[in-house]
Amino acid sequence: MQGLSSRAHAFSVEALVGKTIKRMKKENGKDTSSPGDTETETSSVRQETYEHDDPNDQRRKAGNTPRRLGECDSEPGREERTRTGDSDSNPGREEREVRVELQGSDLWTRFHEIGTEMIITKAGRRMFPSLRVKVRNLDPCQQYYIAMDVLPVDSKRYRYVYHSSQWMVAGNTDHSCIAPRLYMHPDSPCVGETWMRQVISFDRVKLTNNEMEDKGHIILQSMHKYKPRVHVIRHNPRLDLSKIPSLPTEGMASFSFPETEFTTVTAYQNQQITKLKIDRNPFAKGFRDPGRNR
Amino acid sequence: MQGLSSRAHAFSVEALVGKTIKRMKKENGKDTSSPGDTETETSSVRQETYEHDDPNDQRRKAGNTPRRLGECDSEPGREERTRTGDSDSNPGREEREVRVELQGSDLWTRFHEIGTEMIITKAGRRMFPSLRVKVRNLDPCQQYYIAMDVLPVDSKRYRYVYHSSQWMVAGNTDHSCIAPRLYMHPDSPCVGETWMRQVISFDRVKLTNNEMEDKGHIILQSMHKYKPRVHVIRHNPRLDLSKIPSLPTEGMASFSFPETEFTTVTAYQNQQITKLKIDRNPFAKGFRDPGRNR
DNA sequence: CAATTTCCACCTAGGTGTGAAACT
DNA sequence: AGTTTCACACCTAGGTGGAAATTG
Repeated sequence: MQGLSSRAHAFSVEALVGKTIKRMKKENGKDTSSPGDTETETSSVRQETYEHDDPNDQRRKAGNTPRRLGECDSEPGREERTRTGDSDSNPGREEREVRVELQGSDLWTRFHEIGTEMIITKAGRRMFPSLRVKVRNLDPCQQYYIAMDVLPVDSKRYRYVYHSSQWMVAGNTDHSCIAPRLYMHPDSPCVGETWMRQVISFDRVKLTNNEMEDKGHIILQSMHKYKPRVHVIRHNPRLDLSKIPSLPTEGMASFSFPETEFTTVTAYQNQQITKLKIDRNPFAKGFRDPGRNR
Repeated sequence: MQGLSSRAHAFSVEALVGKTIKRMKKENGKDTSSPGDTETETSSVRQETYEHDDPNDQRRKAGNTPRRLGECDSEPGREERTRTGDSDSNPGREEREVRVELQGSDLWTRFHEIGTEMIITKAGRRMFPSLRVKVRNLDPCQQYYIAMDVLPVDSKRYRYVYHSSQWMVAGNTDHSCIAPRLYMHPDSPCVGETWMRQVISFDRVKLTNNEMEDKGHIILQSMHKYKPRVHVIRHNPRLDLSKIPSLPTEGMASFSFPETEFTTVTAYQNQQITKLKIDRNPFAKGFRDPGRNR
């Protein structure tokens, strides 16, 4: 059996389709699992649809939104949703809305009850907990980008008062003109079927206070309140994303979860937060006190 | 400055185009750098074009190929190339051929001169050196998949004879019907501009002797000779790769490099190989003898 | 006997909070 | 005084070849 030419090689076409590529990515980069954070409770979804979300008509939408971004929704397990117009949908059609469920919402809620703090550093610091979601009702064959960003909750600077264990407003802040950075999930773009089959984890995203950061980390100001947001963006092959001046106004849906709100710090303020982080983040195991429980 | 709605968020569209996505991937997964292997010497390219490479006409192509896969080309720095027909190219057109350069060819050559061995294990073992290439002459705006696989060089089983420090043929092998697995580069698909700007590294690929392996590792037989191969596959949006029975016969080019040939082992046979691996692979630093030089 | 498997010490690589020092 | 930075010990996660045990 000599002279095996390249033609003798029967390609595995499966290896070319999305699911296998992404399976390999998962294997390579562990993109879909968050270590030590295996809780499975989810937030349910509430839908608010806007048939056409004109970027120039900001007030209309804000006025229509019962839960405007920037207001804290204290009802845990509920998702805030913003959906842009879908060009090929119409009122008579039975197309189901894209749904996004927060994974590990119970852990998020435990932090939220205390007052979640996230450390930001010059080099960039991961979030803990990390943002992990499941997506439903995508078109299995359609390609999507999935991304996240972090929005300011208000324009206040905060200060932690130790003796009362409370965060107090310490002044106003101009958020200046720093456009929030978008963190594209590394599996993007990918077909809906693949996105829906896995937990989509943003555990690699890093937060920084360095405005000159150039590695794609999310830039935030310390001592401010923020809330992460997830975007599901339908890929339009006719539309080259690199050639348009702003994000598409069609085929895009955005989601956020009240219990994921946090305050940025450069050092933890509330010791209960420190304890919970040490308890739950496997990388902080070295600080766990064996003589402590729960 | 209250009531910052989601519309106040000016998206960074750059974050949606390929270059930024892949930059993030690089940052996250370190896909494009191989630790401790920073040599920059490259192999040059020789082109052999086939206007239509019919998968059923195996002999024609083999007959036309001066350097058929399976024959060892002892000229270092030369690349073997197989290019399938390109539907929208014609003889009068000035379209330049895709070129692929091997990175770190000097290190590969040092191993090759001794007789490269690669360990394979049940769980999967990385290659060292890893396959790293640069690609030229892609269409900057066109999307491509880039993948690798590993082809048997012949159908012989080999045995290492210690007293003569040589590999000897020990028998024939039926390579049976195990279709070679394709390892898709985790950045795929991606536009040509991005592929060309970076070193494309396959350092995450793993070799295994476990035929039941299910995590996408490349399955090989021990004590056999193989040569890795790189594929550049032009993405055709009209053609859904998941819906066709075999790889496209158009818009695909394959490349291999003689100095990357290796013999699979479950334990190193030639001690010179062991020494060179320990010397050059940072993960084997623990075995370096400080009292040794060169 | 040759080949393979398994466990291991020793690395790389990088994610934690700490506590002292520096900054403002 | 409040906030930020830095080096550090201590982790997770996983890639090395060695050596002994196991396989056929």
